[in-house]
Amino acid sequence: MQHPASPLGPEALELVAARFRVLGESSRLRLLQILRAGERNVSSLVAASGLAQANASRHLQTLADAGIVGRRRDGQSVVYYVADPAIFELCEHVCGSVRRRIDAHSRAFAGAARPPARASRGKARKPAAPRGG
Amino acid sequence: MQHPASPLGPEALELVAARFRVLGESSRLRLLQILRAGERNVSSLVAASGLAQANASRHLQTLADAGIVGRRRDGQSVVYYVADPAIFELCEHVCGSVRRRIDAHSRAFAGAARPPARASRGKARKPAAPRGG
DNA sequence: GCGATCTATGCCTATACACTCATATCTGCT
DNA sequence: AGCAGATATGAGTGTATAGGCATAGATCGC
Repeated sequence: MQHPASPLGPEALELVAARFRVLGESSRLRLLQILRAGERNVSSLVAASGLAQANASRHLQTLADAGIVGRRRDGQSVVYYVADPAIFELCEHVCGSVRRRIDAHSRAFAGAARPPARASRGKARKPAAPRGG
Repeated sequence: MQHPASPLGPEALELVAARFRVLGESSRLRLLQILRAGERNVSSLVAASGLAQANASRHLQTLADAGIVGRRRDGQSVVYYVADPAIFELCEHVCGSVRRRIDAHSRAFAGAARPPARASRGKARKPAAPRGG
């Protein structure tokens, strides 16, 4: 990832992977989506996201540790805000890929009952496909 | 993620998150990095990546399910290739974020012994900081 | 068909982590 | 200080999945 001329070393790759993992959780994406419209304190985020307070707090911690959001005290509350807006470009990029992919599937089976991919977290691997007859 | 006007629903967010998760594994990034230089069969990928054959096969499966790589039989071998080159833009984008972040840390503590962030997979949370003293 | 080679997969263990509850910490108010 | 509201965190549970081993499945050459 980078110019073909200078491939990243294992450590750098792990850092990149770690950043992807931070975004690989819909709850965190949801929080980011909410924060995109403007900064908010935790209670407000909890209300808007439907997450439990403890859970939201941890996700916000993760996002903050990654430098994606920032925090600021405001009296009793803590206000979170997007610190790295470049994240949204990333998300839109991925959105595009996902859309393209879904589109391809739609074209292939117009509405057939088939899971889109195995990459989701569900444990739906392959049921038990006996390939050879 | 997307125009502020039309936020993604929970299901769409999960799809996006799933795609991020696929990239959130350094082994898979490594495979992609290798494939970037050109298509390769599994044995070659195994040799180049240092992964175990079974492991590499699974990662390739995951990448293929996500539509990021494609496969093609070539005699006894199976050749994998990058099917969605847009992935590399993504990776470079993230690379940039990571670099900026590391840079910020470097500026803050010029070489101090401190983990960069908690977003990595290590279980290094906070050692045991007694806050109120 | 039989063996050799390449790839995929079933099973297992270990680990990461999301989520919950209960509680600690922090801040402001009286 | 004592109380209340807001946020963070310790501990426990459940689940997803990476990685390893053994082996099944596929393909080629004989």
